[in-house]
Amino acid sequence: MSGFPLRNRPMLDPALLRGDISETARQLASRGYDLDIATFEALEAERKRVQGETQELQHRRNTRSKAIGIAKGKGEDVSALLAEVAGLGDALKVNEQRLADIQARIAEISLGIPNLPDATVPVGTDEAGNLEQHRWGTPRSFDFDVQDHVALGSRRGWLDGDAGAKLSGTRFTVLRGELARLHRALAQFMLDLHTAEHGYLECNVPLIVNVQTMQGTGQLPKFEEDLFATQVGDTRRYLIPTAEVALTNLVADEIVDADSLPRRLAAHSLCFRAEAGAYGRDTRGMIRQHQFEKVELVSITRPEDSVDEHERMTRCAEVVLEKLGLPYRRMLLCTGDMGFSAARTYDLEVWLPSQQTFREISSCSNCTDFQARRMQARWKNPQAGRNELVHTLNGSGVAVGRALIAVMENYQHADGSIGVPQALRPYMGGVERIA
RNA sequence: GGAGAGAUGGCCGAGUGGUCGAAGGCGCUCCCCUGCUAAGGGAGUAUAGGGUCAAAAGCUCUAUCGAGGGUUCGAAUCCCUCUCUCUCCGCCA
Repeated sequence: MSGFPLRNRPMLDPALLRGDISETARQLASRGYDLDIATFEALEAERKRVQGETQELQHRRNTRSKAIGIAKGKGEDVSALLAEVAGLGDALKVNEQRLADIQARIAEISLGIPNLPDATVPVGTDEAGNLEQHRWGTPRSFDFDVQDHVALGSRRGWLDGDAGAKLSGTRFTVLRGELARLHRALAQFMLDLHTAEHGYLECNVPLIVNVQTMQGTGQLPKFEEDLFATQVGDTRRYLIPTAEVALTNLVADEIVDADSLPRRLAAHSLCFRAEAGAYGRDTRGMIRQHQFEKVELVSITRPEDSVDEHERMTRCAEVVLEKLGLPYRRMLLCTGDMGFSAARTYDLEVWLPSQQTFREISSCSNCTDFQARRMQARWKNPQAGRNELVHTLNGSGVAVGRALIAVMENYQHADGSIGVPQALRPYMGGVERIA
C-alpha cells in the first residue's frame, strides 16, 4: 500500500475508462503512460460483482432490521426474525472488506493516470517535440565577453552558493545587498502587475499543506519523492512545490456560484522542490534550487471558458517579460513533455546570454476538469441545473529567481554592474544600476 | 500547553437505539388564488455510486447527519480515536 489515505477519487472521468478504454489508452500512450487495460478491466468487473453482492446483503439486512423494529413495536416475538439475520453480519463484513480492497486497488491505479492531452497538443516524447509559437524581443548583442549570473553575482558577494551550502546543502543560495533587493523588487513588481492590471486577487497562502491538498492538484501519491515533507507527531505535511497547490485547492470540496467565475488568484510564495530526478542538471548557480520564489497565477473557470482563459493567462505572464524587456519565446509543449495534470501547456522561455539559449521561466497549463474532479470542485451550472466540475488553470507569472538571473545577464555591463529595468526602478528607490 | 462547549440538508434548527434521508422554519422552484411591487393556498426542493436502459428520463438498490473505527439484528442517536470550530487561561511573531 502507498501509505496515503487515498481518496477514492479518480482523476479521469470514469466514463472514459468504462467506455472506449482502448481509445483512452491510446491517448495516454501518446504522453508516455502505459495503461494496463486487461488489469483495469478485470478489476472493474470484479468491483462490479462484489459491489452488487455487498449491496444485496446490505439490502437484506436493512429490510430485516426494519421488520424487527416494526414487530417489536407491536410487541410481537422477534426471535424468528433474529435467527434469520444470524450470520448475515459476518458475511456482510467479509464482502465490505473485499470491496474496499478492490476499490483501493482501483484508486491506486486511477490516481496515477495523467490527464488526457488536448487534441491540439503535438505528439512527442520529449522537449524536442515542443512547438515554438512566437518570439518577442531581440537578444542584445554584447561588445564584451558576457558573464553568467554566477560570475556577476559573486563579484560583490551578492550571490553566495557556498553560504547556502554551508547552511543547508547544495541547491541553496544566499542573496545579499542590492541583488537581494532586486530579487524582492521583481516579486513586488510582478504581483502588483497582476493584481492592478490583470484582475487577479492577491492571496497569501500556507506553504505547508496536508496530504489531501497535495493529492488534489496531483502531486500525491505519485510524486512524493519530489517534495519536502514535515513530520510533527504523526502528522505528515508537505512543503508546497508551487503556490498552485494552495491556490487551486481553495475551491476543493466547494460548489461555487456561476457568477463568481472566473476566479483569478495570484500569490507570491516560496516554493520547495526536492529535485530528486535532476541530480546532474543545472548544478551551477541558482537556476535550479530546492527553494525559490515564484509569483503564481491560478484561474478557476467554467468548462467552456478554459481555452480562452489559457491564452489570457499566458499573455499575463508574457507581459511580465515584456515590461522587463527580456526576450522570450512561447513553446507549446508536446504530449511527452507536459506535467501530470495538464491537458495543454505553454512554456515561456527567456533568453540567457551566457548560455546563448532560451530557458524556461514560466509554465501555463490548462488542467481542464482533472484537478477539479479530484478536488470535487464544482460550480452551479444554471443552464443544466446541475453541479458540474470547474476547470482549473495555473501559470507562473513568473519564476522570480530565474527572472533575476535573466535580468542580471541581459542587463549586464562590461564592468560587471547590472542595469535596473525601467519597470523595477520604482521598487529600487529609483536606482538605475547596481554596482 | 491547560479547561470546557460544539460539529445535522443551501441556511437556521429539532431529533439519545427501530417504519429517520432525517420534524419545523427560512430560502429557492413550479402551480393556483388574488386587479398585484403585500398576503394566501398547494406541490416540489441533498449528494455520490451501482443496477436497469441504445441514451436521457424514469425505476430500483446502496452509501452519506465533521472523519475513521467499534457495539448491535438495527446507530444521527451508545463507545473509542482523530480533525475542525467556539469560549476561557497560559505562551508567542
